[in-house]
Amino acid sequence: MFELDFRSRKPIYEQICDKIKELIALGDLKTGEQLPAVRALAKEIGINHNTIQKAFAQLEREGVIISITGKGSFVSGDADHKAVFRQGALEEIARVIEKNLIYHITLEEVIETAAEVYRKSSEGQEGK
Amino acid sequence: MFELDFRSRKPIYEQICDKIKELIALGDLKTGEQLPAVRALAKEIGINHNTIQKAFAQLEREGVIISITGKGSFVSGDADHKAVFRQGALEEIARVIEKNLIYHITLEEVIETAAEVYRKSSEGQEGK
DNA sequence: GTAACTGTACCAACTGAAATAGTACAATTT
DNA sequence: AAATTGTACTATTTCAGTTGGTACAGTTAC
Repeated sequence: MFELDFRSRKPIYEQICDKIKELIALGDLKTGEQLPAVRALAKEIGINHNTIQKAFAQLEREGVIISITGKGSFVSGDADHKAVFRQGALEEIARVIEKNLIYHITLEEVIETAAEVYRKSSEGQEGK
Repeated sequence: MFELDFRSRKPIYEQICDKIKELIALGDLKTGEQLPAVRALAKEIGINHNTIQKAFAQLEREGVIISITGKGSFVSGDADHKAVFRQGALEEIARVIEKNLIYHITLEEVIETAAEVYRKSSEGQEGK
């Protein structure tokens, strides 16, 4: 269920947050669906349960999941997750472009770069 | 000369690397020009000289500057820094777009996002 | 030549965030 | 009742980043 990079600068608990959001965005985790138990997931990944707990607490703060003592953790249902994640993705892209404006890249170059990404992406998925 | 974020997740020495590259990209530091001395810059910013040293060592590894014991550190002259930095900027943008493809954003959305960034940017510089 | 400046190289110590380990408790399910 | 759930708390470890201090080699200026 998870592939983590233990050497990354990004903390494990944040990587877990990202992965969960990813699964939701992909539809692999649907609204209301139950997530793996804290301890079970920790054992599966091979990390401490406190780290999972930290990730889940974060996700709950963000409104992505809802955790109930004794029952479990579930994908929150009060928001269109996909739309929110898409918005967040676009905002991240905007931030990176903005940060790199100092290098005087043009809008045309950015568009060409983006188009190239999509070109390569569709190549890798032909016939899918 | 520098504005650093001491609360950032990004280490200070990396922020310094970025700033130096930025100054070169902006033309404020030209090829062959001498950089501030390690200790002087450390004192000015208010950090330890070892941190500056770490940043300069990194920049030399990247070929951005050349340091000579006894003389000082200078902007390297064997490359077109601006072109290199622009290329790096575009690559970073490409990476972020690629990473966010999982959220099924479209090329049109990315282009619109980029255009918006440039629109806001030019607004803030009218008459410049 | 020597004093003052350069970059460089150590090393010991501190700091803070992240992660671990272990235990405990409350709520729910079976 | 037993097992499972999320949650809480403390102590400990780990590691990168940073600091502080010292030392040395090469260059510049007097």
